[in-house]
Amino acid sequence: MGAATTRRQIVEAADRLFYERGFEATSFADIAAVVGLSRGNFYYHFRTKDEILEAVIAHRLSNIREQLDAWEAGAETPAERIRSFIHILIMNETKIMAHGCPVGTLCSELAKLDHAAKDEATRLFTLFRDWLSRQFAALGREADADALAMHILMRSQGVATLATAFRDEAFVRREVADMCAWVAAQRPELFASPETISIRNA
Amino acid sequence: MGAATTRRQIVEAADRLFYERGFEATSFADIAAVVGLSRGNFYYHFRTKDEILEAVIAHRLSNIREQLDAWEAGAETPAERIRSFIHILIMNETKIMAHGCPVGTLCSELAKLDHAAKDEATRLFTLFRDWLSRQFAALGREADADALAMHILMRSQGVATLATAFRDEAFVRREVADMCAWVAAQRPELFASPETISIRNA
DNA sequence: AGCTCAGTAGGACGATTGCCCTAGGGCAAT
DNA sequence: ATTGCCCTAGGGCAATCGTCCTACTGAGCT
Repeated sequence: MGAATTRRQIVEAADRLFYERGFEATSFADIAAVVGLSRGNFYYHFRTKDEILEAVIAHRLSNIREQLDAWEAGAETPAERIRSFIHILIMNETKIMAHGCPVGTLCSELAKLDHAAKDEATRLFTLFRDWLSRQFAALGREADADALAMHILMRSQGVATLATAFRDEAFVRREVADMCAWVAAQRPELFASPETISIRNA
Repeated sequence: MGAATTRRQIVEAADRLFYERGFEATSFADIAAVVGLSRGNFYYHFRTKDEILEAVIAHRLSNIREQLDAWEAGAETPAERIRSFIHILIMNETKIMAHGCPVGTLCSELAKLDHAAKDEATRLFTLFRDWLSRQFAALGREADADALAMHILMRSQGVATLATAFRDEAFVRREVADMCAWVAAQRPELFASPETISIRNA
């Protein structure tokens, strides 16, 4: 068993635990127990907890990039791609109702801890933001693409937070449908001024 | 100095620290240091950390009730009252950009910890939810008042989360303005079927 | 066969965690 | 003056935290 394999197992276990329990509430011992390693051996692969966090964030960054590429390839139109994004709320519904959004909750926790890696965690959001922005631009909304991207991102975060608190599946479905309807209504020719940010449909 | 005074000081200090640093990351010693008590004395007032958490949640519940009553008294129309709610995002902008929404982040953290008090924390949301629902009903939207309340709640949570991650004041202002415009557009006569949940304006 | 060395196990470090006990100060009633 | 009690201080409990060190194993090279 190579060191790279063990390292990957550690990162994947830490990724899951940081998501399910939170960064602060997850200890070295917890991760080591999942992987089946002694705590001592652990130190050989990661010297500090922050080092694991960095590796986890890097791991998530590459996973997200993969996901975005898959959506890019799997959908014909920009609107369909945006809908792919929206539907993670349904695809991961059970997990989200239990532990929230992996990105949003991590950013919030690191912000509270004023952790050095908090800006790195925000890059997870930025990946989605820029990708969504490109989709809206492709939709013909170059002028306010970023604002529209932030709007969709904001909605998905709000839905995730309330889904965790209320565990209300009907609410999630309803808001997802509404977001999709909103996306479908975003057509450039319907809007006069680009600075109006357009939470409308016809 | 009575015990009730000390107790209140503890709860207020814990309230602030739980918000700023998170529940898990705040220790007995942290709270005691803020209040200026010895750790031993602390035990006289609260036997366990969970007891403090319960007291903090109860404290927040009554604060929120006060706030809602103030908005109820301070605004003439339901729409104005809803706008009062929306504007906490701007009133508390600095704090939210640093530590997120006190309600949302607490619920998320307790959900991850699978803490016994997580449902109690959700009641903080329920207070806003029911109050908003009443406002929408007063606006003439009895049929879908709760869905509209959840929608506004969801948006405020999404804005808070992204505000924390990106610390982008312009984004907050823009989304607040958009939420207010959305509220202004919610008039019953414009909508045919109550089951359509109406994220539209004319 | 002997050596190197990546990878592992296990223990131990000082600090801190939540939690608990006990001794005593200060004030009010007697 | 003495008693009784609310409140406090300080220490200390076992457990766990992140971190670190050393001894050992086993495969590969010489």
